[in-house]
Amino acid sequence: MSLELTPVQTVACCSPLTREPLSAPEAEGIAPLLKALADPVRLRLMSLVASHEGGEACVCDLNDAFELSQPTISHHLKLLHEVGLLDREKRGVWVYYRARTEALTNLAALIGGQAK
Amino acid sequence: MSLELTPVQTVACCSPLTREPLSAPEAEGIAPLLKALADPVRLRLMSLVASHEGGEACVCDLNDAFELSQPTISHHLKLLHEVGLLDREKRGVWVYYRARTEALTNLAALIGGQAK
DNA sequence: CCATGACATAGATAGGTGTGAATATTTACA
DNA sequence: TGTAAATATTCACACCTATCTATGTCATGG
Repeated sequence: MSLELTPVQTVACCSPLTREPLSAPEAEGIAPLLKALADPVRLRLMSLVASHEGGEACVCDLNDAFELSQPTISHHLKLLHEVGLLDREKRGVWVYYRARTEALTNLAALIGGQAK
Repeated sequence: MSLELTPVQTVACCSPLTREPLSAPEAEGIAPLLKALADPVRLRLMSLVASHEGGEACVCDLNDAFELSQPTISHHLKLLHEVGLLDREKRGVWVYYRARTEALTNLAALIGGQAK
């Protein structure tokens, strides 16, 4: 087991941006999360998965929503999975991605949160 | 007056990510905002400015917080200003940046918001 | 009017990123 | 076993970006 934290694990432990200056290590832990979201395709992917019924969607559904090659979608999904924004589950031939809503909630609290 | 909206103007008009799928134009409007935040230096700059007394800070203060050249900091500040996250005001020789907290609030609502 | 200090801009460069084509892997099923 | 379908991986490439150095602009004080 590694001591490395995924960005999603890092984000939960900081007071909001506007409360006190973010330390350099904190900032470097959080930036990858924002980077993962900071792409139109990945934003839509997150939104598609999160708003999909059951909170999950299979790759086949997602591919159809874009005019991009299947490997490109797969690449973006992998990125979102690696930072901890999407969970992955293989069921038969299909792979289902599920949004980690508590990760989004934590991130939102960090960006716009008022309280400690 | 242009019809182009800054990312900050775009973000205020969408329901949360998890509520319904983001449209492609919406996603392309919002991504630049996240991109602007998705850098450790800019995250710390935003945090420094937002948490500074009076909600503003002059560039001289900010430069000292990093081991980066002054032009590099200036570059990052410009980026944050262009997307609408920072306001800029010149007073004498000094330039003061001020965080647009309502922009952060809107962005947070979009990412982690539960309600419409 | 000139020198100095605060900040911005321009140009250059190394490294990162989004994309597609080709290919591999894995599962289901005949 | 072998074929087809769903998804991932590899490789290559054009474009973007974070940074620095050098230089420019602008306001202040002598």
